[in-house]
Amino acid sequence: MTVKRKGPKYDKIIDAAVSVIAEHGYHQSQISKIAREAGVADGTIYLYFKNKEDLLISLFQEKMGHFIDTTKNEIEQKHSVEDKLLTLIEMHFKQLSVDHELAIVTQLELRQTNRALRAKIGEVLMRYLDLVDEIIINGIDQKVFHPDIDIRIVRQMIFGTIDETTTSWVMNDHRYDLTALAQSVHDLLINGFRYRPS
Amino acid sequence: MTVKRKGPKYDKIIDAAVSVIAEHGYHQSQISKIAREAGVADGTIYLYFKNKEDLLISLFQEKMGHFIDTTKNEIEQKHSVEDKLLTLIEMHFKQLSVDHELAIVTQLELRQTNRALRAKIGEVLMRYLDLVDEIIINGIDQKVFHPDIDIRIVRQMIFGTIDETTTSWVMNDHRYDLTALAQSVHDLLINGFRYRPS
Amino acid sequence: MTVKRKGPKYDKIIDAAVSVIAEHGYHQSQISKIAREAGVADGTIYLYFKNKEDLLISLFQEKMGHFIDTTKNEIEQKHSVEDKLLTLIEMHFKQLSVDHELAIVTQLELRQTNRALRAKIGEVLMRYLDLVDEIIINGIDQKVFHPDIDIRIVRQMIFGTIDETTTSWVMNDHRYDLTALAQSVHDLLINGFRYRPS
Amino acid sequence: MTVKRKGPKYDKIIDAAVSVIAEHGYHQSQISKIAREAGVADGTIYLYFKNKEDLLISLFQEKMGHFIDTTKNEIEQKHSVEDKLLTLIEMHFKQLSVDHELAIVTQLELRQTNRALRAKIGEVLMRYLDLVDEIIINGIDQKVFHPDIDIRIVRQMIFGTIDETTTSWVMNDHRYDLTALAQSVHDLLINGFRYRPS
DNA sequence: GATGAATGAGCGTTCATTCAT
DNA sequence: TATGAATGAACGCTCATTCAT
Repeated sequence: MTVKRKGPKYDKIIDAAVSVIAEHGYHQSQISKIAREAGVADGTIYLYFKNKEDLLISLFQEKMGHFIDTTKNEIEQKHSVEDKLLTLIEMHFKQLSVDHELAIVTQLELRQTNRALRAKIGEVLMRYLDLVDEIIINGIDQKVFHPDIDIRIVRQMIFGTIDETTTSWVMNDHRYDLTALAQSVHDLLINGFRYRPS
Repeated sequence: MTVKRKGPKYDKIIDAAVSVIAEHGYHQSQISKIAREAGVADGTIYLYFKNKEDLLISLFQEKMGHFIDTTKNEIEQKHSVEDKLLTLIEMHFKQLSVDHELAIVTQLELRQTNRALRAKIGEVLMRYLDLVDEIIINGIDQKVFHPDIDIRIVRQMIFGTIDETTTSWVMNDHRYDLTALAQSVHDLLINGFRYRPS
Repeated sequence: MTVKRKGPKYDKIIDAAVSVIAEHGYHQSQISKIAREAGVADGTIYLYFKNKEDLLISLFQEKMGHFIDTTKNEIEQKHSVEDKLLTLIEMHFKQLSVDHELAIVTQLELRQTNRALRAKIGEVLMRYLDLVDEIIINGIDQKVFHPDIDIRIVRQMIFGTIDETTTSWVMNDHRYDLTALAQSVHDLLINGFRYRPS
Repeated sequence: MTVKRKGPKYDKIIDAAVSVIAEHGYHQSQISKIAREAGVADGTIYLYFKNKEDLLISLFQEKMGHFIDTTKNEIEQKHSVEDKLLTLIEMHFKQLSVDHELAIVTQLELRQTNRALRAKIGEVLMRYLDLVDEIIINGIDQKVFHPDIDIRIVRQMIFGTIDETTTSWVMNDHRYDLTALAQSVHDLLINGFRYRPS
């Protein structure tokens, strides 16, 4: 029996899952708890998702899919590579800043999953990393970035820095303004932290 | 009832845990499997560790403790800040390159744990981050690093980049030589990826 | 709320149940699967049957009722007791031979049901056993069967033999011609298997 | 992880399963109920059996294995084929008469199982049917049974009759003495019910 | 009449931990 | 010290049945 992948309850269940996982942690987020939060019966979840893993994957796909689409859109509005990179960072920080629950779920909780689930999550992330790669290649072409840089390493540097910055912010209970750091992160990535007295 | 924190079996159990987790994954690493690998009875593990979480924390403390001590030692041998940073990166890559099992466990498997465990892991990491901070401050003092940089961000940039680079390498089944990347990573961190034609 | 016990959908649902049970087995024959096969909605089944058990009982009553009526009719055409018994066996074998699905359902699948259901099935079978009893009494009266035989045991012998023969045939995937065995079964029942050289 | 297939608890659990199934029926015999009856924890059952199906198969193998061995032994004591057949019937009736619970379980409850389980049960029964075949062949050789009989049909006649007789006795709540019927069943099988006035 | 989305009770199995030996 | 048999709480998932439309 196949499952319905849309309808108001589909979204309601995914949002409930985000809330429950953010509040109780991944391992304390039983189907019954999510169902209760969504205001549906346990069995109803199985009308929309094949199983619990499918729900979590769908959650990530829906939320990150939207996240990536929005980011991509904004980046395309910018013309200079520097603006594009700044926008990538800003959008990342902004979108997680306005949704603390989602930030907790993506930065902390969804990482404690088994290999199979993480593989699926990796597939979704691929699209994000492609976005990063595009900017890097663009930067090289426009002679803004050094022609000899290793794209893979630069990608890991950009993503690793953004991700670590975000995770630290989440682990510090979102105590400071994450978006305010975007410009600094951007400048450090592009210029490094070497002192170059003029 | 307190537990013994040393003796030959203490180490044997920790090493068995690393092996089992690397091979079977965190969620398939039951106490009984670890005990069998270590050549002891299930109950014996509880003579040396308070519970499973304590075993995992101890594992991380022992392995990372040694990892950090060695790194610290090497860094102290270096005089220039640039050499210190390069050494930090090199040691990180080198130590995980020679122990694939440990790399899998620290980069992938031990991250799928609950909040409490990750908090403890964070405490151990603190010592590592202090090491990073020391280098940064040193760099600023010696006017090698820009005086206005935000130490916290730079720390997250360094750690985030190294960590992401290592994780990617592990997820690609250690297919390439990680240590060969140290110099590039180091240069990119310090100089950024901007093109500066002379 | 009472249910309708007739209409085209009533028969359609029963036939669908036979098909589904024969193909997927009793425990894999969910109401939704039967409804799909019958081309009706799940809820529609409950307009014609009180519940799943009622559907199964009705199935047995309809199919076996017809089975018994036909058998009874044929037997009445015969005059000698020996012919009547032979006809009973032949009709049993013939009717299940032409409907493999029904054979599977009555010989194998419908037996894996709970006590309550089997009690109901037993009631239907009663009419069949009465038919057998009639032949036996007839045989005794006509001095064809021994006057001292225990009717109950002979009935169980006749039914047990026919039933076991049929079940074996079904379990062997209807690989041989069941009807061809009727005469032998008949002779063995009446004469036993003792060797009586003349 | 493999399971222990013996020890006092192994037998205790099997006996508890027989009791619970006899009393509550197959579908109402949850593992927790069987464990409670056996005086062990639910998890203990899984130290001795792979899963619930394995427990039921083991139950059948243990009980029927013993049943068949005993029957075989007794038959070998007899010399004439007629005595052997009578002994087969007597032993069947006697062994189920002294253990009403086992009779209920084998005649009624264990038949409501899925195909996989019944296949395993069939394998055990094979040994019993081999015993029957042996007697039949012996009877033909010794010219006690008619040389032209179809062994397969006779086997089904013998087993079908014994089985149906026993099942009827169980369904009538063991209200009469089953063993008293052995001689009649035996005579009817061998001689049939035809009247042969001398 | 007919639909089919929604319900929610029920259960086999795992595994960290204990404790008698 | 060391053992390993025994424990029992916890949970994802199924499916017969209902009822608003």
